[in-house]
Amino acid sequence: MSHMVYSCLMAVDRDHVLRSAAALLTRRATATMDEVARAAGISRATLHRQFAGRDALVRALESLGIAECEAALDAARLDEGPARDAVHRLVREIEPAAGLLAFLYTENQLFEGDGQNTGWTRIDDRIAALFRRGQESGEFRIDLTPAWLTEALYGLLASAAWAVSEGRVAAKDFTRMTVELLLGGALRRDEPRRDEPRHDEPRREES
Amino acid sequence: MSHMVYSCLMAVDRDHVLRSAAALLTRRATATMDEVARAAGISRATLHRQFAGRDALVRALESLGIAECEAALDAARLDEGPARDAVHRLVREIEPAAGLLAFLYTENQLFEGDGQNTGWTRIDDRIAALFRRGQESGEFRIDLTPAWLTEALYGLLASAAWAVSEGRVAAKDFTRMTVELLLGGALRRDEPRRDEPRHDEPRREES
DNA sequence: ACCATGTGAGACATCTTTGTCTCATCAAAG
DNA sequence: CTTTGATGAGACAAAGATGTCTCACATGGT
Repeated sequence: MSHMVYSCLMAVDRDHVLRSAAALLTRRATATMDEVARAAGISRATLHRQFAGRDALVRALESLGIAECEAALDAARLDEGPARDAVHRLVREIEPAAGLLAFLYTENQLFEGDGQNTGWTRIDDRIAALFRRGQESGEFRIDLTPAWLTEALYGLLASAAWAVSEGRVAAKDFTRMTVELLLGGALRRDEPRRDEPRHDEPRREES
Repeated sequence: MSHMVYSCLMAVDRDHVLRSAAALLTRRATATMDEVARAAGISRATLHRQFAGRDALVRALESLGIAECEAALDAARLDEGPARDAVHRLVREIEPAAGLLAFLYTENQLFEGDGQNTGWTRIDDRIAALFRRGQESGEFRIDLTPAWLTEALYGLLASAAWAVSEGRVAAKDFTRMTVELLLGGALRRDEPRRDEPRHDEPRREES
């Protein structure tokens, strides 16, 4: 009967170790297995018992990132409502995983092998499809390709995660900053009149 | 005297080695000194004669990146004309260095030491000042902080460099894609012709 | 022809990280 | 209490990267 307890504890520990490793490797991508172990509060031996090696750890992190991305994509219901709202939901859902994404995004080593590649392309396709839907519905401009918008979303997520971790941006502004820049850009949308208290919200014409 | 020829050739070789190293390390940040040497067409011994070690090489790359950034900032004349045009000039000037920037951006190892830090903060300040100027002139929206706009510019440059190197975006579209997204965002700016009434755009009174 | 200098090739020791091992300890289930 | 199993600590060798060295070769100036 200890098997149930065993596997349960293992799963919890495994997840905790993965989270800790993600948090550490996001900051220092070259961290040692020993550092990863200490960051997770376990010994290097136990770390090795759960993940055969550094390669397996990174692969597991990649799987975790893919799973969280897909979960965020599902939770965001990209097919419902206006595309811009779907983008907003997507960024909000994916925010907790942004740090991990940023790490995996720079771990170009993964793209040499072919293993997990299909997982990412599936995610890419779903996001690109969202942008394409927005273009076809007339919400998004058509002179920026869905592939570029997808790439830009990744870049902005990574930048935002980095900026938050560095304290340059408040954590509570993560979603708003990312979505507003991705969708609206830096330019003001109304005529540069006086310094009217223009805020981020698209207001109805208040003549 | 041979001294002139000597120093001249050394400088040329040094620059060539740095460019090659930047191009390689952009793709694989963990490349070996031996790989760097082969990529530059020289032997590991010669590489080590020019750069005392990997640390010195990365430091030199950081100096090169700072120098190219500052050169781009100067060439872009950020103080002249509309801020949006200045942003366009900046991206165009900085494009050749985007790959190197992307590498240095992820080399968080550099930020642990304090050495070159002032160089980057100077660059950050100049770019942030540009965005602030655009906000004060009414061109840019004020609900996105200059610090975040600066960070987003870095992220988009890195994303664009990566997307180009992966073939997902045409190299000739680099500047346009980056600037258009950073300034204009993904949303359409004109009023909705067909389709149902828009809910997203802050439109001017559609007569 | 002679020498100087940069270069490539390779040997070598060193250091770090990794992967595997053993052993003592501790907690929980029986 | 006993037993089972996970854990931590540490030793150990293997692998890889780095830094340093020597030596042979080529080039270019004297």
